[in-house]
Amino acid sequence: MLTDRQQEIIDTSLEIISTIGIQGLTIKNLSKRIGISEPAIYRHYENKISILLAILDYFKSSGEQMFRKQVNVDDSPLKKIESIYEGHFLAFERNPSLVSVIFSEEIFRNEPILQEKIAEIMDRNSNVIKALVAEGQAKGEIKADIESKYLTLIIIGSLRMLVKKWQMGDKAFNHGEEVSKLFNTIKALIEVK
Amino acid sequence: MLTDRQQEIIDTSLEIISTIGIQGLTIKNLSKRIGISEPAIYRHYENKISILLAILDYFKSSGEQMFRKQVNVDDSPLKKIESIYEGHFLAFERNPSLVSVIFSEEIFRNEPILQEKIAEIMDRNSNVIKALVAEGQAKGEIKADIESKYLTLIIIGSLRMLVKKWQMGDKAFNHGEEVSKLFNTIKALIEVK
DNA sequence: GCAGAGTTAGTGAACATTAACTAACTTTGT
DNA sequence: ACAAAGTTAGTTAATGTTCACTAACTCTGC
Repeated sequence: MLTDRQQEIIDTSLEIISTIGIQGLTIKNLSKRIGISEPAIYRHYENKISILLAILDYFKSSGEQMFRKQVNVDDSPLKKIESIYEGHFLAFERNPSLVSVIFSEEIFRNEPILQEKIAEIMDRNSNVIKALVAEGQAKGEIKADIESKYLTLIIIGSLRMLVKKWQMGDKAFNHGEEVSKLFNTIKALIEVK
Repeated sequence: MLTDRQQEIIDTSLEIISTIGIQGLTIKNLSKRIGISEPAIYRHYENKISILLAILDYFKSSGEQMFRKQVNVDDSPLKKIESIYEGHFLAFERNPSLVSVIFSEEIFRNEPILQEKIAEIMDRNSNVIKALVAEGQAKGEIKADIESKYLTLIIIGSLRMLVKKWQMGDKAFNHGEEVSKLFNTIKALIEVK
């Protein structure tokens, strides 16, 4: 578990990331915003990588929680995918820093530990969707003449693209509407009518 | 036009980016690899941002060239989209640094000029695809009951996702096959049969 | 009285960039 | 034709800033 201060460090880090980007996440900025000195940070985390790792862990567990919540109800697979779509987007809306983290993979390139953790998170997300797609196909709800692998790619890729557009400051962007329209498009394409 | 040395700086930059990531693109690394001193770089580019801008320009014009080549032939819109798909992927294969550049947007966040250029490139790509989708719909080749905007999002998003997976070192990745399979999946979904 | 959480003051490394200068060309005025 | 003036492309040395991180000390609550 995290101490109060550790949690504060993570929260503040996410705040910084969402406002000025992951580049702005320096120990100096972090300590300034919290209101303590730079070395004080090191009383709570060994080094900066530990902080980034904790951020990714937070990211991972909040995603897991959402999956658990949505996947257990006994909706149809397609409905579950829709819930995950909306759930993810809601999470991004509540915590825009998550978006920055998602697209910051390049920055973690020189740190194998971080890169591995990101790959792990992406893999797990991908597998959950893939399993749902396969289930939907088995139940005759989703077109079965198409490899689940590529359908999964399309589903995740388009969500990422939408988030990217949002992040890039596309004005006239009604979040809820865009998400549901995109999902409806996908649904219309892959559903067995 | 670029002088020989300027071109060499861009080429070497791309080389660095593709091997150790955009983080490794420092004036020191650059000059070392070229075999001149650090200050000598500044005889050819005013500052680092100018270099990055030149890289994006290279990126932009090479994309434009590809579009021109593919869009002028009198194939069907769907076939044109396929060519663009394959053309892009081929370009990435030949020059892996382009992939790194694509996903390095977060790094340019603090530089509005660079960010703007990236938005510009993405916008143009998006508009080309969107026009082709609309044309395909008008000709009754692509399902018309779906907004071209979202189809475009799906097409671009899934290509990006495939590239991302490739970049992340997904082993057992047969490039040509993966691209054509993904495109065939998309085609099967959106085509009017 | 001591451990946990803070402080001040500092370190070394990396970074982009500048200063001052030089050698080797090219241009230009007479 | 040729010397003065200017340009190009490089050098070494240094600057100023930012960064993550550390040593050594102090405060405070149990």
